[in-house]
Amino acid sequence: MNEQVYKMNLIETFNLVHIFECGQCFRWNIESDKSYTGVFKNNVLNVKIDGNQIVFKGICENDIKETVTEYFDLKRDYEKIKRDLSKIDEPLKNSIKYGSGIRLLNQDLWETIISFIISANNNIPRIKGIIERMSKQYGKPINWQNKTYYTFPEAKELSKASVEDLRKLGLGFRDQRVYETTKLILTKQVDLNELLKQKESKKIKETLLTLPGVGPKVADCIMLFSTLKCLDVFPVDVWVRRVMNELYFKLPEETSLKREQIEKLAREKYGSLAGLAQQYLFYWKRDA
DNA sequence: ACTCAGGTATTAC
DNA sequence: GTAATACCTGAG
Repeated sequence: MNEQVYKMNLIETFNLVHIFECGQCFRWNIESDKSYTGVFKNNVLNVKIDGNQIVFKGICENDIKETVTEYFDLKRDYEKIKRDLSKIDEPLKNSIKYGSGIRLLNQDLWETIISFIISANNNIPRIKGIIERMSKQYGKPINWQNKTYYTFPEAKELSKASVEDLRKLGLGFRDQRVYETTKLILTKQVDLNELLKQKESKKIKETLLTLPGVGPKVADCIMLFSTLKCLDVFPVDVWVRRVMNELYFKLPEETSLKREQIEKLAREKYGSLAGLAQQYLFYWKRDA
């Protein structure tokens, strides 16, 4: 496959650091020139800000313009979203200013499921390492600019790994969960294509929760960061718990509120855009 | 040696 | 139902 290039004018809501370091993805890495290179589907792409242009370059299975338009969620009006959310309150407004270039990627559903099962009680460097080793072992190679990259393995490819194989890759106690979930998806006991047709986020979540290793937080991340794009979910992790605690409950540090209380407040306050609000707050607080 | 990291599953009141 | 507890791993 040949290299393709696509350039577009830089827009306000597009910042590489904000997009790739906000915790939604694990396979994008910064280069010495501040550009980022990553693998998604059967594509290897480098994204670089060059003056007032965004330059997408790499090996792309289909038309690069269409591919990045979909993947980087370029058709959604983030300026309007930011305007609407900024009206809600001052802290949210500040967090939006801080993460002004965030966009939610449309990532492959299967890859997102496995990645976030691995993320449980884990840290980012280790999560990234595990996913790289998995891809190298079970994915397909793509060569570009004298380097070999590896696609994230499809369910069929990953199903070749035994629980023991997964443990060797460093999955730890998540090995069994990934193994079982892979089987359920491969045999279509959980049909991802059907799930993508489903409209109600409540039903989608119900189905995701049947997968081993998928609890409420991981389910929300999958719904927000994959092509499911349920913008109304509000993943509650340790950082968001902290931020909400401080901003709205004014309780002493590290007081544990129930997930339900936080979700309820988020629904009431942020409504159908709760997921975006979560990202701005998360990115703001975690960096602070 | 010991704590911690984008939680979940299991077991105990 | 709601509250503790165990759980791989490796970096600090």
